[in-house]
Amino acid sequence: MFQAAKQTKVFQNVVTQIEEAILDGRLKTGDTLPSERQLKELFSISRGTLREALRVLEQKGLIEIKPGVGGGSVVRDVNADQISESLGLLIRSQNVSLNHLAEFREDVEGIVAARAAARRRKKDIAGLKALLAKAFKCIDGGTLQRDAFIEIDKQIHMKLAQVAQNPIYLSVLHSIHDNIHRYYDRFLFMEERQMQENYQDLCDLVQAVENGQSDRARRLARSHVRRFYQYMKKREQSERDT
Amino acid sequence: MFQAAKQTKVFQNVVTQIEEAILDGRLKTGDTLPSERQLKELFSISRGTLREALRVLEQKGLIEIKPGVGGGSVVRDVNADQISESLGLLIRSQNVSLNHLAEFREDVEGIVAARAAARRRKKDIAGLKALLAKAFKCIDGGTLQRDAFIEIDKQIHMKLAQVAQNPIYLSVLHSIHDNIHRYYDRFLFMEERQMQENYQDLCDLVQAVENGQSDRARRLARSHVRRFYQYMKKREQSERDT
DNA sequence: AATATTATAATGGTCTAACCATTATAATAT
DNA sequence: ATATTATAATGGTTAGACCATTATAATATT
Repeated sequence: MFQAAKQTKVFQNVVTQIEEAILDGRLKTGDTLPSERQLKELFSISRGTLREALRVLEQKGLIEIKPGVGGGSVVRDVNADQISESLGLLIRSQNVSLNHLAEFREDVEGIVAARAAARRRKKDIAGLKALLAKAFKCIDGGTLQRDAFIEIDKQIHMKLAQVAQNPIYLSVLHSIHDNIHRYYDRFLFMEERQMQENYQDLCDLVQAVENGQSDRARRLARSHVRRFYQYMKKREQSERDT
Repeated sequence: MFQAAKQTKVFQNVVTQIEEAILDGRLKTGDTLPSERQLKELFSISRGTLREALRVLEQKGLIEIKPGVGGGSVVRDVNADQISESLGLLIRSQNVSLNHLAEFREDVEGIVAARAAARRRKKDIAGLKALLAKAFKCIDGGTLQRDAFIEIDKQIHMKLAQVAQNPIYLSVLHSIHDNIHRYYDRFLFMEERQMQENYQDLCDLVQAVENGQSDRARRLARSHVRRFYQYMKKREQSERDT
């Protein structure tokens, strides 16, 4: 019913004021705030207190602080970075496991694929097929190629989220991929045969999206993600056996 | 391939050191850090710089700072609050529409219900039914009752996420509910008849979960959420006509 | 003896004033 | 015309002081 009532702290009040100004659009992306020495006068506070407020806003991802002449606090475009960071902390603090993340990803990718199939337009399909072509070039061996393949795989998934036309999915998927990368480096092992399997998965998926087959797209996306995850688990297992 | 290379700033170095100590388990939840005057000696920095570091750690959700004797910086259990806040900022700043949020919620609640049905245990069902009983008491009219009903509705959904046994869903659902509240206050209008419909929805949903009927639970959850959303849209429409 | 009240001291919160480090721009030298 | 060097504005850091809050200990009251 009620919210926790706090906010007696001066720096917190400043944070709130600037945050509201940004979210209300009174401050736009790219705008530079007045210098610290001016701001401290405007708010009638000390510079130290002001700087605590600016640090908080920076950590929230709302501003970027640059030193030197022409520097200052610049209003940022809010993106998924902070969500990724928070999710990363949650994972590192062991309150979230790889299983949790993989399960969530499977669900989300399934939904995104289904929504994308329902909303695809011609130019979307063209973009997806261009990415498939790039993926095809990576299949024939080499570690560098493998990394490139994984990167393009990611881009295809992100593109699908874009086709689904819901910015929330774009951000959520971004955060998942940012964090699952940590495990890739440790556990993912992919031979040429597996890359071919994955490539075939993606072709089928894009085809289903092109045809507007939502349910089929969902199923394909889910099994594709699951396969990726199986590789990792196998790798994790064999590493443990060593 | 490469990461951005920064970290020349003193406060950032302190943030990293303390963050690593917490994530490595050298500092555990509930531990109290040394006082600011001690820490500034340990790091050989000024108190102002130290405080900037502590503010950042606080904003990351890693510590909580309490004033007074016996106060200080206490290591927190990392939870979903920061994800919720970041997602909230994203939603507010990118002008994510109610449509986007409602669509996302429908998908997520559907998944959560399905997973909950697959993993429910006896005590979970007991908890859900207790909440249903509380909801039943709110049905017969009055604005206060309506608010209470909405609150319990939320609790039931959160409980389902808990039953689904994946903390990520708990976080995401938390974020959605935190942020959809903004729209509730403006648009949601619920008469007694509608509360009864909603109550019936919830009963059916819990029944499906108890029976382990994943698909049915998914469908019911989705239509339940959709109905909520319809109320809001109707309300928005009539407000526009005025 | 039990309870209420009042000091005490430790902690975070804030302020002032100065100096250091970085960097775009303007002035100067080549 | 180009390279170099000063200039000045900005954030980064330091030092030391005082204020506000609060758990605990000391004291007074019943």
